[in-house]
Amino acid sequence: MLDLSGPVLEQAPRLLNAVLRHGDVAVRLTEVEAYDGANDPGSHAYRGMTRRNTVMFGPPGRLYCYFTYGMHVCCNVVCGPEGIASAVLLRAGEVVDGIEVARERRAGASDRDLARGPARLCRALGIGLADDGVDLERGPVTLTLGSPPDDVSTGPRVGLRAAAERSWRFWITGEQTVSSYRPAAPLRASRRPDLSS
DNA sequence: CCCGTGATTCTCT
DNA sequence: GAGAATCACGGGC
Repeated sequence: MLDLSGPVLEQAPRLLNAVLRHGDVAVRLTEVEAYDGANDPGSHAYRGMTRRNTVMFGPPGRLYCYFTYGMHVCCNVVCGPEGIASAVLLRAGEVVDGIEVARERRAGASDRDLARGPARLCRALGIGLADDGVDLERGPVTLTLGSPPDDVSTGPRVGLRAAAERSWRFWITGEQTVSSYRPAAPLRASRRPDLSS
């Protein structure tokens, strides 16, 4: 029984070493990031429910998938009590089964890079927008929790402007498959004139 | 370093 | 409704 109904900051590290499977390909998760719905300016759910983020407001244990930058799909596991809209972004992992299929999907990538990065992870697993809302106990995408890692590191989330000070990124210390840290791009000059000075 | 790429959302009519 | 900014990224140089 997959119970992820506790506070998201407690659930996120529990997902390390968990195995996400879709068909023949399975990935052991090595890096995740927490997003805390109502209290978190970095969360897709911060401004309330929209068509995109509806799944976040539903029960825990479902997959929330979204499309970004015109070409990438990323996925999260919904955590916390229903209605709180918290989720954990799956940032990276190690392919532990179906590596031949994963290599085809990620042609040109080294084995280490197959699922190193949130969009790469979805690509390697063949996860798309059609999988938004999937119940991870029923499939077709499934999640199986693993044994807690020996050592967990934490740090700032990657690529966010909002709430960059929160250390809500968790990874298994020393893992080669953890994605490289990249701070958010600086805000471009506003189109509106600044009248304050 | 730079930039493709297009859905989503915000803001103003 | 239209126009604009944004974006939880990745690949190429």
